Amino acid sequence: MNNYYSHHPKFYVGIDCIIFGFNDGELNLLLLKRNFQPAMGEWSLMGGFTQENESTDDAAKRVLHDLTGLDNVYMEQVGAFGEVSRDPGERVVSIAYYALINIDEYDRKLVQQHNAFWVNVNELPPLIFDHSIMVEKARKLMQQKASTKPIGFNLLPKLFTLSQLQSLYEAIYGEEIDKRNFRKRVAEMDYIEKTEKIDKQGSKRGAALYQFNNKAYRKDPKFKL
Amino acid sequence: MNNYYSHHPKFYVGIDCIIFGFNDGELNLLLLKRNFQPAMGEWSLMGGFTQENESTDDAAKRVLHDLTGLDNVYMEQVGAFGEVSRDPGERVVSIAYYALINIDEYDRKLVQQHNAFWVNVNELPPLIFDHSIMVEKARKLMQQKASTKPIGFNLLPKLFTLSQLQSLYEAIYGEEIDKRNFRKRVAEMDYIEKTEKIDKQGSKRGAALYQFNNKAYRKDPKFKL
DNA sequence: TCAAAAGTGTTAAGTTTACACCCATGA
DNA sequence: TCATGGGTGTAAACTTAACACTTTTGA
Repeated sequence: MNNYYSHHPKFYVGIDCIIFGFNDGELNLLLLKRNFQPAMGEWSLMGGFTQENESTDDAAKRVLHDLTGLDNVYMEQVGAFGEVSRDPGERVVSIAYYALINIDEYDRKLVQQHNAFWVNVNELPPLIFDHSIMVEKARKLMQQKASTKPIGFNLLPKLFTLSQLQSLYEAIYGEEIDKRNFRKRVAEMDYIEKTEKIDKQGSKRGAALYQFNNKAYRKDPKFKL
Repeated sequence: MNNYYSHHPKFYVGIDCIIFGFNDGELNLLLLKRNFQPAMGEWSLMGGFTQENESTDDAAKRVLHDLTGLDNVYMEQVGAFGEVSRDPGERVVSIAYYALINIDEYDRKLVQQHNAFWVNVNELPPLIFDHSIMVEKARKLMQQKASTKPIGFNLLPKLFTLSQLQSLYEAIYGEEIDKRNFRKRVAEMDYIEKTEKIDKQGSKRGAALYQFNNKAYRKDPKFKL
């Protein structure tokens, strides 16, 4: 074993997760009201530390799994946060990831144990350390990605109505979308497939349920949604 | 001092720099033909390690300065690279940054000492570890950024001709641009200012020299270039 | 019967693309 | 005088944005 690097210092490599969920027309984040030290009682992202035997991507998956019980979740790295005193207790270089989860599927017991709550992205409390900066960067990145890749479907159930899809994108972009223009665009995307099923919850009349067909998408040279 | 984290492992936090330069219509990277261990003799990015007293952003600036002698350079973080065996010798979590430098201004002696060379981005040799992946990600990110923010000017001298500007963007996007459409767009951007000066190097006739006015830009609600 | 969400096309405005010739100059 | 890069405008194609009414049905 060489030791070319041994005169350099080592650091904790933290992981912080910005967990997006969508419910009732609102984009939410899953945040901890910390019932542990440090910064007990304050709001923060779910976090953890990279271990010897795992990549940082795997660490992020583990941290997400520990809170939600979920695997195979869509995650993207937001970036590394390396200010010297970002964590006032110890030097920690943290890597932030965002995750898009289907709000129907997570493990509610685990979330309760961690004292975690869904909070509307437009009504976030102050967060510890640089977590608010991480959230801002994650939102921009996710918004950007959602405008060119079909990642939004990760936030919806397998079957969804066009109204749900529209209100999701309105929440992501933070602006209203014209219903007819929206539906016209969706109609051109043959990887968004109308099913025979009808949703009766959302309205008296009932709305057609659609599904995202990932195979059909991959062949498509265009993007958007 | 608390020790909430003390049961977690620590890691080297590496820094790797993707250094872009533009010369004679070509987009180039400044790469090391390594004259030191590990991986002596192979090609790599310029790198270093985060120290106790510096943020990762500062470490990146230092690493860039050590090679080029330059300060106040445009840099952006590309992301963290945390695969367990990405460096086969030791566990290193590395953070990649890209930099845009004016190819006229760097310190040639320092570059020579480091055995570094400008290599066309389209003719890159194999690089050590995951450096080729870093480069790919940096190129995409830079291209993306260049399409919405006026970062390209960092790669040009203060005064430049429209032909230079066009060939720069052709190199960044990897595709040809129509001359008349390009100039029409530039004419609409009042933060790209025509000067009285004339360049006589590039052509017999001479071409008007332009400059980027950053103050004019900041007021402008539009973007592009 | 009425409130509430579902569903449906057309036109105008704006943006993007394609395209060809004359100009000035140094060699 | 001619080869080289500098400089210039218009029309067609395409994309985006604006806009209002009818349908269904459960309460």
